[in-house]
Amino acid sequence: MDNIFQGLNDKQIEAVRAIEGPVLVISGPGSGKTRCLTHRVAYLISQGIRPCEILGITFTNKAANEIKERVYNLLKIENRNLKIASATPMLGTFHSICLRILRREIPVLGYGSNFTIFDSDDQTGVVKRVMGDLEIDPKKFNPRAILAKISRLKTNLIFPEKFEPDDFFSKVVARVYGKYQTELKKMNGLDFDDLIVLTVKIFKQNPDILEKYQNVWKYILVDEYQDTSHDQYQLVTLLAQKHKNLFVIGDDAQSIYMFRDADIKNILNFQKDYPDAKVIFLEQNYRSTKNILAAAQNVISNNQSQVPKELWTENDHGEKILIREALNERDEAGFIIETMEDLTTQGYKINDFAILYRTHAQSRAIEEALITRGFPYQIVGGIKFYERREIKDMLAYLKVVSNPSDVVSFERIYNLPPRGIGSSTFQKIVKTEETNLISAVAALAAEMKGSRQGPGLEELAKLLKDLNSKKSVKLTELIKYIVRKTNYEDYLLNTFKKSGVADTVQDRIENIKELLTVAKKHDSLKNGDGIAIFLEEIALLQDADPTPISSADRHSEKGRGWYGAGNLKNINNRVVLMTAHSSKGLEFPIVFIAGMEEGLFPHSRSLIDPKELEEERRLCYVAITRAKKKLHISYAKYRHIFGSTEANLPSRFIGEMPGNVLDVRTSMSNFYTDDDEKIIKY
DNA sequence: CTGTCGTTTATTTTT
DNA sequence: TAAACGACAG
Repeated sequence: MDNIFQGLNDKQIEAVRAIEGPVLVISGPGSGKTRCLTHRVAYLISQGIRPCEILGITFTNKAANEIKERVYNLLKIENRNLKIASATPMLGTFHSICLRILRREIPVLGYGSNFTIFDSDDQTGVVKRVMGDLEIDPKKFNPRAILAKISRLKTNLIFPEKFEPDDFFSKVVARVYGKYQTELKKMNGLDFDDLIVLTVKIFKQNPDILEKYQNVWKYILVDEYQDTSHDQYQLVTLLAQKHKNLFVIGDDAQSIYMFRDADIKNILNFQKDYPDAKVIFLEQNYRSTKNILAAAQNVISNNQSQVPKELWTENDHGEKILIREALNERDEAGFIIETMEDLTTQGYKINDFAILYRTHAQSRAIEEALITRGFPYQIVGGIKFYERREIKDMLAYLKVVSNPSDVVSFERIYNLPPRGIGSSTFQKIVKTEETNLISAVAALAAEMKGSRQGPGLEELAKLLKDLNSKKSVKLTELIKYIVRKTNYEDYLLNTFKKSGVADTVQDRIENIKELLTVAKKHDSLKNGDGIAIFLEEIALLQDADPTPISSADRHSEKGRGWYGAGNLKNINNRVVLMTAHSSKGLEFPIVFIAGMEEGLFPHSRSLIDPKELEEERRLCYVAITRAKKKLHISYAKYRHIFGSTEANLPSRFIGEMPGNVLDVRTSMSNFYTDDDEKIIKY
């Protein structure tokens, strides 16, 4: 028992012990938020609450896994006899928890329990097809914009029948939205939003079902509450309604996903929702030096709307923050690497460094410099493993096998590799499917019987039939079979041999091997269960990572490759590069923030709207507070952007840091080249 | 149906 | 800059 409170400060202990009733914890960066959460779960269990009565909700799988692991560690210390397997708390993401509920309850909405999850590419595919059917010109109305609006409506629980469009664009959206939703349902597919929204819908329409879950989860914890959207807020509210043992933790100052519909009001209004809520502030920072913390506070104090709080730390003042003006992005990269080399001789290790930037595009110049200098690095984020073409191709085949109604996946594979089937034939198949209410695969078979067809169609039908009959073989065998039967490697060779710019064919084959490694876990499952579970896992695990490759490895290959979204556990002896967004929740001894320019950070698109500007400032706050020991901020006077060179002023955020933590150096390093000289003369 | 060529358009993104 | 998409000729 004593162990549970060991190493916690008074406020943290208060938060851990407040078992009954609603609790709001505002936790500043580096104030031990995860610690607080995990100790609370352990404490609940030590007080005799059954683990299965506890529901912990996070936003990322990473966070969920970390909490899980740490809770188990604590519990082992607390109670060696606890049989964890027999009773574990439910810890997961919003999406994974809803998925579980839906697998059981979704039939009340008329969907089948074996629904598949559509990722954003799939969604765009559906929207485009719907727009085609409705004869809406995709040039006049950007499908992605329409999809974004649909997603926004869904998140706010505005269903197609309830949506009252007021302007011209909304009227178009309304038409697409309704049909989009019907199409999804016809394919027995749910998009990411549906996972949450439909769960809420079921709960609202079926009080008995809701009550069942209310009685299961009597103690609810929500992490990163400032990032919840309206539907997530509704879900939490409904579940907590009966027992009101709701513990939410977050930091309004770190809300950076407003653009994705996170609603900061959820955390700001918590006390209005629950007037008897206990409110606890975690203001002691254990992470950063006084200088770093002061800079962060000064920047964020320029925001109008925020919960007032006073962060403090017992840590040293540390060194002053270094601000560096570079000539251009190459010079900036040179400065970063020069500094890192310098710090390495002072005993810092390569994995002590993180380079943060506002946009992915900025990684390029830095990567090039890192490669030249032989610095191993890893980019976190970017294109995700499961969004890669070759992976999506394989998954599309599996999806068609698993759900023959999945027209979107069928669309991807019907002519892949090219087998002489064109879009008109595809359209015909879809028509047959729609009029006869049969699956795409069945429609294909019907199409065959019709008029004389090319050999391609027959080949495809045979392939799908083959695959279907192999449903119950080991998953890895099935994938290998697909690769073999489609001559996929030849296809890759034919398609990519000339473009040296994209991933090499070898890379892509490696990626498929990586996929096989992941699939292997499910080999033991029988009767095609492996496919469904595998696809589900992938749908909810968008950030999975192939084996990281160092820049040294990469150096030997030509062209730009792509280096996997990050599983930070795998990072050793690498500098990590990532966007400020991806850095949330992480910490590093040395942090570089590159591209601190007006128009880039804050981003030009945010300058018109004060709300968006405040979000940029919070993002800057997040970036600054990642640093433990040293922070380096740089900006470039000139930057190549979309092909042309632009001159930018230093970011206003730099001006918002007080003079006493700054140490500005403006001398140019010796990294600029002839090209740069030309720019100087300009 | 397929490949090529010009046009267009560029944030951030836990799932 | 470069990648993604649509138009069009073969």
